[in-house]
Amino acid sequence: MSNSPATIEDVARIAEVSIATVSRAIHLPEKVAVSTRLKVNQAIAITGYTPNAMARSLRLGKSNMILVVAPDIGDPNFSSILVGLENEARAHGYGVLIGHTQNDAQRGMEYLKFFSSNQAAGMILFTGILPFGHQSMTARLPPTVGVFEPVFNGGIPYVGVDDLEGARKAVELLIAEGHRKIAFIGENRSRLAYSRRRLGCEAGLDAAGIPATSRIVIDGDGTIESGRLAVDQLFLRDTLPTAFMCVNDQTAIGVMLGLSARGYNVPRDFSVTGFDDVPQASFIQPSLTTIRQPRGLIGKHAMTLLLQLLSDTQPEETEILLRPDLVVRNSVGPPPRR
Amino acid sequence: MSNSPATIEDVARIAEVSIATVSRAIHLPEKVAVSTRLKVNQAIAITGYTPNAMARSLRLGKSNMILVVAPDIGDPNFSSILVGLENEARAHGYGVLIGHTQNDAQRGMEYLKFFSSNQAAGMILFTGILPFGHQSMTARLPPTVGVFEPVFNGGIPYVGVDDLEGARKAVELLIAEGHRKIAFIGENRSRLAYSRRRLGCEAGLDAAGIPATSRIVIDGDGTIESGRLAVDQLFLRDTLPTAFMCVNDQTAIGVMLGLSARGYNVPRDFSVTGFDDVPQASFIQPSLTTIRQPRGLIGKHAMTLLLQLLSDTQPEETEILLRPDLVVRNSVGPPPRR
DNA sequence: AATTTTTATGTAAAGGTTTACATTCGAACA
DNA sequence: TGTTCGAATGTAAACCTTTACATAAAAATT
Repeated sequence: MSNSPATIEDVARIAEVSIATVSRAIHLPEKVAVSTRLKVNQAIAITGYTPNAMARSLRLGKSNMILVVAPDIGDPNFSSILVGLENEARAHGYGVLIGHTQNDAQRGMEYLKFFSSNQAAGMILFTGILPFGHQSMTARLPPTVGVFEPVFNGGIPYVGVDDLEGARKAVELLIAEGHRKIAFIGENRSRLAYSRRRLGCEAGLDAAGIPATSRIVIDGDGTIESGRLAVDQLFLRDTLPTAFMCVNDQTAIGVMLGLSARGYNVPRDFSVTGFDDVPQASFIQPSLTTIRQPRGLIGKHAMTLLLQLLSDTQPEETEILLRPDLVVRNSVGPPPRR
Repeated sequence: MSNSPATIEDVARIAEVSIATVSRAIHLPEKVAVSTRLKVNQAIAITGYTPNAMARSLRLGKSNMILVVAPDIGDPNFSSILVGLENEARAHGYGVLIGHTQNDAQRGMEYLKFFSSNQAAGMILFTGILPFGHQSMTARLPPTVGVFEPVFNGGIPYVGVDDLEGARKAVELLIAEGHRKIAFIGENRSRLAYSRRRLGCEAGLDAAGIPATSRIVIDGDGTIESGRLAVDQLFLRDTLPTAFMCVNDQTAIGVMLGLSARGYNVPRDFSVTGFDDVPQASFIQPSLTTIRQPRGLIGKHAMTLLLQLLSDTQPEETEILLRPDLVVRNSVGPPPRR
């Protein structure tokens, strides 16, 4: 055994064939005689040969790696979507790499180079915005699928949950419990998913005939902190809601912490709903009533879509919306009698 | 602008020099005449040329990518360590890729191929065990540094927190509050970090002269569920502890949920400490007294160590232990008078 | 038996770099 | 003026694959 990794040439020498035959024995086994195939396989076993992926993609002009670009690896939604992506990619002979951008356009640009070097064949975007600053590069965008959050620049296929329907389910629960004064926490115009949730909320309120005058909307950015802040902001007003419909679970957790800090009890004094069903949602006290994202499925579908794109099959759908489910826990009750 | 990415040849043609000169203008600018350098730079700007990383590492026999291997991307400790790793790598011209193994040896093996193909130069292991099943490959292990948890196979440099000292600080706080009957939750022989924390706990109890007879140890695997289970297990015994020293924050959260489910109040009825200071620790009610991991620093030091390994500098240290800090919050109080 | 078809294998080029070595040219030296 | 030296640049090989094309051998056809 030499110290540097075995090449196809080492295999060829031991198997006493040409390197072309070795390559064929690997990639088109039916084109090579059974006896030769055997010799080659033995030689491969002896040398411990694994093809050099770089030389391969240099020659082929493409790789079998998919880059998953995430601004924040710590997002509690990320890991289980990733698992869905990975399983599907694997089943089709692709590997998955993760690029972490920390919302830094510079860093995003670096990952873009992956595609001109064929280090990656396609990209999954776990973020509502393109990770590279200038649009100028957009023309040369590699095959891309957005996931979890619709991508702002139009035209990029997207797989996620039906935000409208999910939000509607949440607000309908609150209405059914008797709430009439419902605050929507986490409005954000630069996040398409959040806008849609807002719309779903409005639709539910409209359908119940709840007048626009009794609606409250507070801005936010989806962080725990923004939920806390929203509570502070609301307590400066003259009228308080009886329920908080939050744009995501993080915000809802912030709201509950804010209420708890003020000495209120959820769900006795106020009801709270979230969106996403992150792992924390079931652990926090009280456990959070929320809308479940089918994260594994989202990953699976997104990868399927991307692989279609890669094989030049024009996919029929450009946006796949999965069904969100309401998860009833303990953060919602009837409004207090005042 | 052509549709396929510009190569060094395109640049050479426009600058009216040879490709060798272009390459030198990029990598050894002082070896090329100022006027030529200028022409080359212009040509690069015109074509938008970026070197093909695959061809480059094929030729050089090495890449400037570091692979970070993690069994579980969702680990709340992971993302901030990663940021430390990334920043340091970046400052030295290296990029970072993340490989997700899901504790699957097969998958780990796949990432191992990265090194024989020079797709990555070195590896950071965010796990106490080598990600590949058989030891047979160990001989050819790429430059590797373990992080957060010591690697089981000896000889792999490691950067983490001083578990012994951290555990000792936690147990000393409990003792200072008056606790004498302290249970250690999460003993686990296959996790080196956990074993060390256990030892630190023992050391603290020994130093305080607390007899071995009043010590309780419960096994666990560091999950929330294992914390819950430990509580159930303890309540079957005849004597209960007054304090739970948990091997990590997840376990501590599980313990608090278990106690809360039984109607007990923390810290009035029982005290609880964690280890790691994950983000959740400050949000849970009551907020968790724990030991802080300097995660950013750990990442930074680990990458420094790896880069030393890569430049053939034999690093002096093979294990860097950082100082853990006690973070006092609300989950610890004096034991109840019975 | 001579010809054609099929099957199995080999030869060599290409993909985009880097770099040892060769070449050219002007400056400095005798 | 002829020689030597150094600087700047160019030529071509190497890194490891895959694959079009060529060749050789075997099988099928006449």
